[in-house]
Amino acid sequence: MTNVDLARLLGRLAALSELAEDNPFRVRAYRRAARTVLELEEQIADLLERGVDLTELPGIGKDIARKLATMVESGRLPDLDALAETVPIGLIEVTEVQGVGPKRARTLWQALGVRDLTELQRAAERGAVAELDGFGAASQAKILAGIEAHRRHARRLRLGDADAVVRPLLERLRALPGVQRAEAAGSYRRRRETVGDLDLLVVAEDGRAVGEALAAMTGVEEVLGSGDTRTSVRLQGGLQVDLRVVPPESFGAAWMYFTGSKDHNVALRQAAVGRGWRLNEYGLYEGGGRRLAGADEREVFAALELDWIPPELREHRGEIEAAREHRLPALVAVDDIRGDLHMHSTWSDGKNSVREMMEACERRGYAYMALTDHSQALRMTGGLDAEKLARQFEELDAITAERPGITLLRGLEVDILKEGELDLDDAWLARLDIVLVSVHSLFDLDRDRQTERVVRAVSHPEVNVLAHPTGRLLGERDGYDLDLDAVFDACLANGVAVEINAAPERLDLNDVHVLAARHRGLIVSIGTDAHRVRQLDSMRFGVEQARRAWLPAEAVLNTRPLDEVRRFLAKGG
DNA sequence: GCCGTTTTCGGCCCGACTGTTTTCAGTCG
Repeated sequence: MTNVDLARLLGRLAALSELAEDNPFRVRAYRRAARTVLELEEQIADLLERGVDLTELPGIGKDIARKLATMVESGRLPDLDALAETVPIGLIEVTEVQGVGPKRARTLWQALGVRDLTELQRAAERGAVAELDGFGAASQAKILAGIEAHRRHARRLRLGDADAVVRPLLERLRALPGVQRAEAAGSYRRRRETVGDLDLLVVAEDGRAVGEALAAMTGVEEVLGSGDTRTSVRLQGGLQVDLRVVPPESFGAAWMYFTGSKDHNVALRQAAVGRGWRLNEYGLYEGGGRRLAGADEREVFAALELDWIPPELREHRGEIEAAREHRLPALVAVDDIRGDLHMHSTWSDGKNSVREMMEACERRGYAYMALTDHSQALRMTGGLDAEKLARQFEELDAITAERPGITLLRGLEVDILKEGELDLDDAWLARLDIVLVSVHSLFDLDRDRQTERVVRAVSHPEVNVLAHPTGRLLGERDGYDLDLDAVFDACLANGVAVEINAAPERLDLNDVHVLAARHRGLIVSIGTDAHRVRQLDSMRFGVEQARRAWLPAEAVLNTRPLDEVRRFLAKGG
């Protein structure tokens, strides 16, 4: 069982326990443990094999450690199976409907016999829900709409897609009369790879007016609720937007509060409580009620004797301790990037010529770039064989002479073939300045064979970067089954960098994997995999994920000057 | 169920909105 599987089972145990009206603090403990497991760099199964004591992990005590061991051994969680005998497992999805929590789900089950989403829908459609105590016609209608929404919009939005929504929305809010400031918060501000809903924060006197203005904007499909300080709407396409309006003196505290993460906030509050203070979205207050800070984030952090924490780090992964001890890393920034090491041109499946790509990179202020078209195995992309590569080299000779402002590294994204062989002969590999390798076929090999295949590929002496190492496509396809630890070890042993593929549909490696790679001492290369000029701008998505993994600039290959990059590519360190 | 230079027992974050209620529980973030 992978950590994802283990976390899912613990989450279900939490949900069912809650429905069974178990001790709420136990429920919370299960949820916390699930989160710990999900965010762990190493697999629980591996830790157990090495004899590591799981109770060392935050939120995991003797009981949950035992449950984890059982799950790894047997693939089952007996407590969950036992609970499922008494509470229908389908009630979990009932609680996922907007406006239905554990209490109401339990009522629906006990009074109407509702056991899953479909039965809830039937009960609501025949009017039975409205008859229940504590429910009414409005609740019933809301539940029906909620079921519909749940079915349509269960998926989270990719960060790149969210950007396209957020920017114009913020501009329109800023243009409203009385709006002094409008910012995005939530997971969007923390730059998580996907966004479940959108939190916007506005400074204005008249909150109701701003909320009404939002509700009236084009693109708003439904108003979910509105009040003096809060308005929630659902946009066409399904994204839920929660708008909060605060006075200026509370802006910093509110921005922190609504940026989260939830666990980060809880830890911050506890830091305040430890001093006998109180922290909420309006400010930081002394026991007597005197306000200590609130208008500005830095002021609130400072009052708690903490350095300001970049939003990407606010995931309760040790950032508060680091901020207290002044050892937060100086995170890599887009401006640190000196070149893009993964892109395509019309020589394979790119849409722009080499010349256009070079001009575009020069405009972005890069000192160097790597042209990495596909190799021949990818027929549909027009991948290059040795003969075509020879012709490309001739063109590159001419073009590079024209553009002395930027250095073009001659590269190829070489396909990893069935048994880990490379899709280009050694003589030609040696002539390339940079060799990326990646998997584009046989995604379904079993874990051992897939791992062996990739390990063999990165062990070839001419290989420099493992591109999109897991092959996942966000919201579409899981990565191939791979023992990443073994792959990382092989990369480290062979002087190979691992890529953060910055294409917003990939973001591969993800933040957690990068953290693991970095702790091993691996070098990370952030590449856009651009197939057209515009996609070169995806670099920032890759940088953001690197920041979420605590990376400083020096951990990223393409922040280095060209001579150092060349030395790395020559495997000289 | 977890956790502890405040504690090994007794805590565990907190405010807004909704719909139903006629004073508040449930839900959400």
